[in-house]
Amino acid sequence: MDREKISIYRIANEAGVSPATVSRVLTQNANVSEEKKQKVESLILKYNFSPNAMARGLTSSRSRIIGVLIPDIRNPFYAGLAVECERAAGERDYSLMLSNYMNDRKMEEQRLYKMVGQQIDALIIMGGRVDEVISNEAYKERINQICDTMPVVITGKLEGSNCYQVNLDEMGGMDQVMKYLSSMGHRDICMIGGKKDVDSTCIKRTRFRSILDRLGIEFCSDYIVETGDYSLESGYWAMNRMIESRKKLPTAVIAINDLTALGIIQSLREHAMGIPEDVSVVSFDNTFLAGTSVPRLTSMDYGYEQFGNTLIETALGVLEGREVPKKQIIPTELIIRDSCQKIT
Amino acid sequence: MDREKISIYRIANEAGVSPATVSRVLTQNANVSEEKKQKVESLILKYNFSPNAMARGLTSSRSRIIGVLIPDIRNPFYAGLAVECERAAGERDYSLMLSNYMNDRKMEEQRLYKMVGQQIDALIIMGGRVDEVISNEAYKERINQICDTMPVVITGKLEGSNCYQVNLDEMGGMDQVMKYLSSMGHRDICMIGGKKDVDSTCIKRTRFRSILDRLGIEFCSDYIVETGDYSLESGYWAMNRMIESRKKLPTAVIAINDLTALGIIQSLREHAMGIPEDVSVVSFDNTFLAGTSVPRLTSMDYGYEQFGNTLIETALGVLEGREVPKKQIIPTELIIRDSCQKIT
DNA sequence: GTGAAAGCGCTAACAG
DNA sequence: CTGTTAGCGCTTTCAC
Repeated sequence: MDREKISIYRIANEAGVSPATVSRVLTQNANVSEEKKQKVESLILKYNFSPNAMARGLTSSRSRIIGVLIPDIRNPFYAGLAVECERAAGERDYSLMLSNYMNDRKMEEQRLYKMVGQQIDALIIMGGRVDEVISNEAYKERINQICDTMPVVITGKLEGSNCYQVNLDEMGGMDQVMKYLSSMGHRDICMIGGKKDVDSTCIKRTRFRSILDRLGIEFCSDYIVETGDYSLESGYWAMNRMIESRKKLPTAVIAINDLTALGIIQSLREHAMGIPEDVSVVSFDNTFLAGTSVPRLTSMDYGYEQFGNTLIETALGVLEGREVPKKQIIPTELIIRDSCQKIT
Repeated sequence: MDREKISIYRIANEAGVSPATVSRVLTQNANVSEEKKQKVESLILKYNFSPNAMARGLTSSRSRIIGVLIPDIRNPFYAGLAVECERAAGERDYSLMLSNYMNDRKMEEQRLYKMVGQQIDALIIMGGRVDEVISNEAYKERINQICDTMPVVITGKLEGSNCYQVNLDEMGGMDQVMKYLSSMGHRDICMIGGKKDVDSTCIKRTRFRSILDRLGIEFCSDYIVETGDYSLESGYWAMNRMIESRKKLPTAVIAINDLTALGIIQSLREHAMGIPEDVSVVSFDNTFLAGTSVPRLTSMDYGYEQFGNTLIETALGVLEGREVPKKQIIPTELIIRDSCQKIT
């Protein structure tokens, strides 16, 4: 555990050159005679030497690492998105440092500062506090301080902050869902899942109501079911409650995400209801789950590749001083599978 | 992007104390008078100062970060395990730095060195090259060099390396599966999925064959289907091929993991076969998918909490100089759900 | 081209 | 208790 650490000094010594020269061949941004270069490189290979990133970072060069703060990596939505970011970053020779905060506020901030201290070059924050309907002022202040130091890209809003936003087109998505559903004759539509102070959810719900309005369907508060989270279980229990309490079930259910949809389907099935014969189900996210469930889920796709690219491009764009729009929108597309049916 | 950086010097200056004193209140491992402490802390709060981890790491103190190398975070097995590690680490005030290498050899090593350079305190490597049947000598050498620097814990083997191993009880798991299946009268059992040079897969297969032997069932090479990976698609295509080519289908299928099992089920269903009426399916990993598929999957659980704990405990144990076993085994438990049936 | 030397921000002796 | 003083390993002027 404590063999003599090798440093550029050791290498320099053995190669009979100065540490500066070793540094030069390492960074490749200065000319070194071919002869010395060879010698140094062979030593580097021999010891499998990799320069201490801490020391490097200290001299305030770049770490070529982008930090990504993720609410819950077990959610296929985030896992998939993280992988797309990884790919996009890799193409530009950047690595990602993933940090999971388990949807916990305290942990979120703790991880955030840990990463910031780690000398990441840019920060991407997914979900969480940057996606709250009412932005916390003190939190915003703290984030803005970080914005002074490095590019911060968020998938939510955070009113009045200096972050760059890359948002999903929630409204457009809801429009497509409702258009699809109503084209099939559904008028008794309900929305299940989510937390009311999450901005993306709030937008969906508001849009949902206004479309209902436009369609001349009277809004009934039972149409929107707040579950407080985005899990499979929450969908399951919400649907159970609905079946057990309501006289008339909706003909279509919009799930806040695939996970919740799976729970809804499970509940429906246990109550001997057919999907889509008795109830149609649509959801958001189009994770791999949507294609593998029974029936396969009609779900809203987000163009993850573009999403990942945009997130990374934005971060690096700001970093490199390019002009980058403060807010960008990722389009959505409804992927139609087998979970919806025309009203007969 | 470049407001004057605050450092302990700035804080020290404004507080009228020395940088060392600021450092002392930061690290909390020396006594400071209440008065100065107050002053410093208020400044820290005011500037929302967080010490530069690079500089800290340079002084060779600990970063309290454990690096985790993951093959594919989209696989719920790894996502779940990562979260358990995160929890275990959090309890000891450590953070995780997750790095995904997309099952790519080159990326795996690149990420590895990136993390090592990042001054992580310990390294956990999941799957990948440390889980190859035939360990690559050069790779082993390089890993051993890292072992000299920090604790390295792996979930595979890597013959002759100085890594600490935490392995799943593959053999015990296979025993349970086969005992269960044969107790239900199955004798025509097939194993689908995986890659032959992955050690954990190899162990399962070998055990499978030897149990077949013991049960007096003649081994036929069709009983083991190599797909080369662990994806849903691979299970789907393998089952398709089997159905379309074989006269007699096995009565039971063992899938290498839940994902592959889902693919198998999908194929079976498309061919109008009932599960478990026509074919029983068992799998390994018991991810959340097992509980939500239709039918719900009987799957091998690994005690993820214990797995995560052991991984972290081992890393920190070595780090703190405690005596730690070189190799530990995580027990398995078959979770029985609805995907298997007695032979009638 | 190349070496010497000055930091980067922090911690850890070492004196007081 | 607290300030002073060395570094940690690397990059980067600045001379030569």
